[in-house]
Amino acid sequence: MPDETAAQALPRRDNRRQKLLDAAAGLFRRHGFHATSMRDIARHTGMLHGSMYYHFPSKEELLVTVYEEGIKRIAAHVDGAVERESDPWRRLEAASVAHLEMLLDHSDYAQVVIRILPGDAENAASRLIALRDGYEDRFRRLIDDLDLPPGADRQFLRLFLIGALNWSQTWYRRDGAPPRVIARRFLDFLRRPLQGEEPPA
Amino acid sequence: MPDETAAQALPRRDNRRQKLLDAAAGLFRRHGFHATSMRDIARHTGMLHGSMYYHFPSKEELLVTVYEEGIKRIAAHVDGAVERESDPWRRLEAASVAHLEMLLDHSDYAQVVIRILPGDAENAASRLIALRDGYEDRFRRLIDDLDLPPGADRQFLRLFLIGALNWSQTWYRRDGAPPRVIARRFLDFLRRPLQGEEPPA
DNA sequence: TAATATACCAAACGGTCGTTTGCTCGTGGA
DNA sequence: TCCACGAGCAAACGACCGTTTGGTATATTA
Repeated sequence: MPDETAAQALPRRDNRRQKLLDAAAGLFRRHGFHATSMRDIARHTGMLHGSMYYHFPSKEELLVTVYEEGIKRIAAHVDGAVERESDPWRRLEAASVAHLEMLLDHSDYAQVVIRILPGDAENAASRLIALRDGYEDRFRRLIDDLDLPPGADRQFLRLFLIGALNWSQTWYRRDGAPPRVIARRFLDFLRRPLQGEEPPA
Repeated sequence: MPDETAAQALPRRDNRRQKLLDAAAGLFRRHGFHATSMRDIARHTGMLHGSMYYHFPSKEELLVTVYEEGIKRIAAHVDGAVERESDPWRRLEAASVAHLEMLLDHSDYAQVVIRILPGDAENAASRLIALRDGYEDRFRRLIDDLDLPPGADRQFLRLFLIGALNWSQTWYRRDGAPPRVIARRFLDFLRRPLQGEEPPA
């Protein structure tokens, strides 16, 4: 592990920490945490497995780092998309589209956040939960800004929408509807009444 | 393994096959497939781990049996609930409530169906997927019976609803809203418009 | 009651797991 | 130019993994 007490301790340019993280993210998302061994990750990195312990003290800490990076990347993409809109519903839609894009297409790191249950890493579970909660606060705020009928349950609306979005990872196919379309369809269900009269013009 | 070729081969009354399945269901749902070892399951059954191979030829086949039982139990509960209603929306609501009850409260077997990804058991994945698809056909039919505005996408409606319901396993707490309430709230979002005018009286 | 299959025990199999340790080499800063 | 340290190699650790095998007591059936 890099020594933080020494006067200077700059990382070298040729180190494979990033490659290692990329390999871990890819394998964790494809096979899950327990079905991925440190040896698998090392092989995909081009390292011997013992060497990874120079960069991370344990498999769980490696997961935490991947998870943090995943959260960072989703958040950045979502925040960027939201900023470009001003209407509350369009902001929520932009967030949903961006969320789905990361989750389904763009990033192994992001997919790890959804695929791996915090409980899989016993000693880091609370940290993973806190990371996810922190991220999801964005949706809470976006939904707070919505102009809803009195009595509408905003908490359940958030759980409903995020749940449907996240679960799409289990049925999404690259040759089907793209993330953008999925997210918009989902939001349309919320905006427009399905029961009763005519659809709005 | 029981010999199927012999003239008669009835199971004995004192065998622990059912106890074994119960233990497996409980551990699979709590820790996942790969984090649960055959030795864990044996210990919770009161058996030596080698003995389980009399009942099941492999860990994956054990999972398949638990999974099948889970599907059976959810389906039975849902079908029973749907039968008691005639209005299409109320039938869908009854199905959603029953689905959630099994998934969140009633049955380890049912929870395994949602918690375990088919890909976790490589050699049985296609069978697990087929089981899940067969079950979800119920929702497709229930949604087909709905009287919806023209152009409403029924496939996405199903994915939206089932996704939100299934994902609730990740945030559900026993001291929060019960499954019945959750399912009804979710359906209300679909029936009532959130954008625009007043809520219906 | 004798025969037979059931349901399990006891022990071992080869392999893989996450992790640790001692060592080495090349690089970048002084 | 020297040297400290970043970065990784090579090998081993004990523990645990899923599975197999040979044997056996017990319940059921004939």
